[in-house]
Amino acid sequence: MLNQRIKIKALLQQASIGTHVTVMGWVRTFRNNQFIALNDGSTNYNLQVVVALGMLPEATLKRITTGASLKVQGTIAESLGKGQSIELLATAIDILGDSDPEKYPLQPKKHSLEFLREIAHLRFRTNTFGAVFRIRHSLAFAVHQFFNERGFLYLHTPIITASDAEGAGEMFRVTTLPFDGTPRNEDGTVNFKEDFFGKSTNLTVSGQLEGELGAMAFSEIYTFGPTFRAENSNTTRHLAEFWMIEPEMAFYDLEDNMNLAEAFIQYLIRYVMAHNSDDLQLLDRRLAEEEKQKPANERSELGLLDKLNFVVNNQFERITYTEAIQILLESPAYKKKKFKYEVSWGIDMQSEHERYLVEKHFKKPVIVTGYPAAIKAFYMRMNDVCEPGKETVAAMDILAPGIGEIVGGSQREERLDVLQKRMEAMHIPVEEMSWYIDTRRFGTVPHAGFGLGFERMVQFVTGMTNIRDVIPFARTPKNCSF
RNA sequence: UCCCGAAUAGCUCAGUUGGUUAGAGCAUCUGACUGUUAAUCAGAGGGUCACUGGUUCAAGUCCAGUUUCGGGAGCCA
Repeated sequence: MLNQRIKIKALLQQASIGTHVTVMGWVRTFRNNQFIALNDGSTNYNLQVVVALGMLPEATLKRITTGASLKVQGTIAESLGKGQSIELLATAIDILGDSDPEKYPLQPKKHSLEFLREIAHLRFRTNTFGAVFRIRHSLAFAVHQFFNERGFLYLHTPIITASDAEGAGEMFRVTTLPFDGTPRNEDGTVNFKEDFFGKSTNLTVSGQLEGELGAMAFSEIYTFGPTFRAENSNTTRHLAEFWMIEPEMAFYDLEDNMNLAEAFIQYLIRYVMAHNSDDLQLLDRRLAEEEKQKPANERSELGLLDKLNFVVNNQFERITYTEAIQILLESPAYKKKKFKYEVSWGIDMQSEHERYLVEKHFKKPVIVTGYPAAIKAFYMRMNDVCEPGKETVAAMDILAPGIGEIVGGSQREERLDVLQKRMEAMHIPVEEMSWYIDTRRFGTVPHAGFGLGFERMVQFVTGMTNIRDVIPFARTPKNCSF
């Protein structure tokens, strides 16, 4: 049995001087043939292992290299050095796995994030990515805890779907049909009756529609699973495979929806601040270093920890789309013609507009509601009181500094006739969607929900600027390594 | 997909108006030292200058195309 060891996090927190312990981990660096910095991933702090002179044969000493894995037994002692309060005086060291220093790519020095992306299978062993993925774990755990505390049911919506009705982007096809000799109909189109499911199928782009079905029985549900978009997006905030959280609540209106989303985001941040303060501090320092490299006018005003504290302690700004357009039209940026894209009521706001509202005008997260119906999805509830020609829907987007849209949601259209009219107008295949429309036929209720991009949330909390650095193995156009 | 930029040693980068044998720091190896904190000191090895083609007496350097990467835009979460 191997697992009699103490993890380094626990050791640093609670072990007392003189105790004999066993630790296991990976060598970060070996200084002076005497001091091993050992890390086991439980914390970003290393344990300093002291090797007494002459304790190990020369040949064994040479095998203690960066990346090698060790089992160390020893006695905890007060450290004579300055960098740590306690250290482990080794009495026995076993090398579990060698790491050829000529070939091991990680060195005890700074590496660029771009380089580490190419060795994503090893980057977990760095301080930065150790912190990022410990925080990612905490966020995922906090998601479940938040909803569980509120009586939400975790619903597993399908990954493979036959509906392409939502129009949330290009989809990945799922098929077992051969590339050569694809079965054809008489008119030359592909005969999907021969395919595995007997119809055309894809990977899901959203669990929302199925989520609504669950909410119509359990009152409050949430989904948390992988989502796939085959968009050719090459940006710092898009992935082809990402994780999304989609709560769906019966008997909620738009305001209830906003209150939940805001409480949710603040809860997640508070959880990480309470459970990962070491990791956050490391990332805070990392970001501060990075900011120093930038020209003064591009630097952000708040550090990472300041920003998180601010978001937790202040209410999000809530404005309507119409007010947002008004603010943009009255802004100095607009008057000086700084915007590349036109501003007028009815536009789908561009990144530059959203960034102005969030980063320049309000300097905090902003919830925008009441978007024009023409630019939003069919399932969003038509607002009852609208100026003619300016029909709006009960939609809400939460815009976060540096990230842009982090949440998109709405109150859903629960009125059967209104929904059907909207679907027809937007050329949604009503017959194929009869299972969805059934919820409005049998005991329909007002309900609402939203989607939160999990990676964007991890980006926001960790301050990582590229989304590829907050998911273990990123899937992006032309890249599916590991 | 569009715009801009980049690709030189394991990593980070320099390389002048095109001109002899392409450099530095770190890493690695050898030796020294031994309470170090990205240890230090001395020495050594290490290159298809992304790929393909072109211009030229001569290309890491200029031109074209391709690939990949980075930043921005669109789409969105």
